[in-house]
Amino acid sequence: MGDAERESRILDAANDLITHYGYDKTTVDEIAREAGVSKGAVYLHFKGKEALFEALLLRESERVMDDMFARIEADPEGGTLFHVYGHALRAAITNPLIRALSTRDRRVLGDFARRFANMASPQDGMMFGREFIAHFQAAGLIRRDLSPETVTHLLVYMRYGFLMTESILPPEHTPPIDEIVAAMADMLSKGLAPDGQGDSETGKAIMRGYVAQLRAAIDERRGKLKKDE
Amino acid sequence: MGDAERESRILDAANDLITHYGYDKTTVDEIAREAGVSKGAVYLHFKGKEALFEALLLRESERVMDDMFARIEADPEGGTLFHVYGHALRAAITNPLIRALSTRDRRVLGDFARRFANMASPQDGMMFGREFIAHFQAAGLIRRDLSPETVTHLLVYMRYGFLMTESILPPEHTPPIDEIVAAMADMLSKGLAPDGQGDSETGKAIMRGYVAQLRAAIDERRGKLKKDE
DNA sequence: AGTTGACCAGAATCGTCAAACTGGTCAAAG
DNA sequence: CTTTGACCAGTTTGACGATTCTGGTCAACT
Repeated sequence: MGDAERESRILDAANDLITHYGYDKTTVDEIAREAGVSKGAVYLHFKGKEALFEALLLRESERVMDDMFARIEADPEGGTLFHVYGHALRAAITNPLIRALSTRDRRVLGDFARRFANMASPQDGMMFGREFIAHFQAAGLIRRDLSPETVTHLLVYMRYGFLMTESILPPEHTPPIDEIVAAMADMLSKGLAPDGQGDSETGKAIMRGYVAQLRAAIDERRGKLKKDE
Repeated sequence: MGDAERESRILDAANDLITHYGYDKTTVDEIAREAGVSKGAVYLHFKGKEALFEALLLRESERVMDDMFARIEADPEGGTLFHVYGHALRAAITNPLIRALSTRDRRVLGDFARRFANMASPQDGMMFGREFIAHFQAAGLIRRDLSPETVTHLLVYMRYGFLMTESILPPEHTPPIDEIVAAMADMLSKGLAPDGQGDSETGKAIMRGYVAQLRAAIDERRGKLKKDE
């Protein structure tokens, strides 16, 4: 078993246990056992429990980002902000840990919840923040008569509500995810896009730049994690 | 001091204390003192602490509803669903207790949080629920190609995010409430309204009916409260 | 008759302390 | 050189009784 594969197994185990029992109630011992290695081995790969968790968040963030990006590239109209938005939501809701992170679910994050009050995760902070929206506006993919801050707020509201669906609306009346996302994207494109919708390829180009930027941010954090070891 | 006025003072005191310290940490003794009456007097008006709180919720719900209704009637275009929606949000965010109720804020609701898992409040349950939306669709105020459930979800998402603003977005970048609500209403009207927007007066008529229905529901609950005494 | 506040039983809180557990280390085994 | 798991120090948990607090009542007072 290679080094990278073992690290990956440890992260898999941590992911399963933490999304199920929460950060606080998951012990390093359990993670090691679930991963089929000894506890010492865990400390060979990570500085400590916190660093392990952070590494896990980075990995899952990257996965969600890759997932989103793949969906965008595969979709002819994927570069429109509202398709971008839809693909981002689909990717995010699929990943339990990222969902917990985005909704600041204390049952999963435990003590870490406080840490995220200050430090926004790459996912959250950069994805639909002011700069991001301004960029899309400049490229003619969003109406320019709205301030970027306002657009950001609207998009974050919907994203938050969407990821909270299970908690706030009775599941028996919830339509399929695809139907909701489709309606959302459609509504947004009619409500926030300029006449003519803007050019999808331009949007894709922007997204490639952003994904690269996000990836760089993630790698930088990874580097810091390693250096602290 | 009349009987009704004293009851009102007790509710005022309870409102102040509970929105500030939360249900659990507010004692009947403090409520009585704040209201300038004895503890016994509180029990003359209400069966117990729970009944007092429920009465408070009913009063505040009714106030928010009245507020919303007044805004709608005063607005020439107030009958459009999206103006209705905007007025409902403005009214709701103004009232701390209703905001806490709508966001299921445990710090304020305390033990009561659980009770609302099953029993939806009139405000929440009826306001933008399936039936309500279906009604507006039938009246030609919302596109008919979307299922009422889907529309409900979209609206609830935005409402939830909007009422959570303070908790999820840094206040320094938050535009004025009016700007956000205006953008939201505009976006919704472009995205979810049929061509031609529909007739505002029709919407107002529907709203009058709904408000009457809500008021009846509130009065019924009030009656049950009194009966249990 | 209408109000009050002292009073009560049960619940929550505090303080304590021993047992169990947890993150982290490292000598020893492989 | 890599990996392990017994081990350690510090923390958390839980049981316990003492003490305070809280919702609710009711005899006494106005």
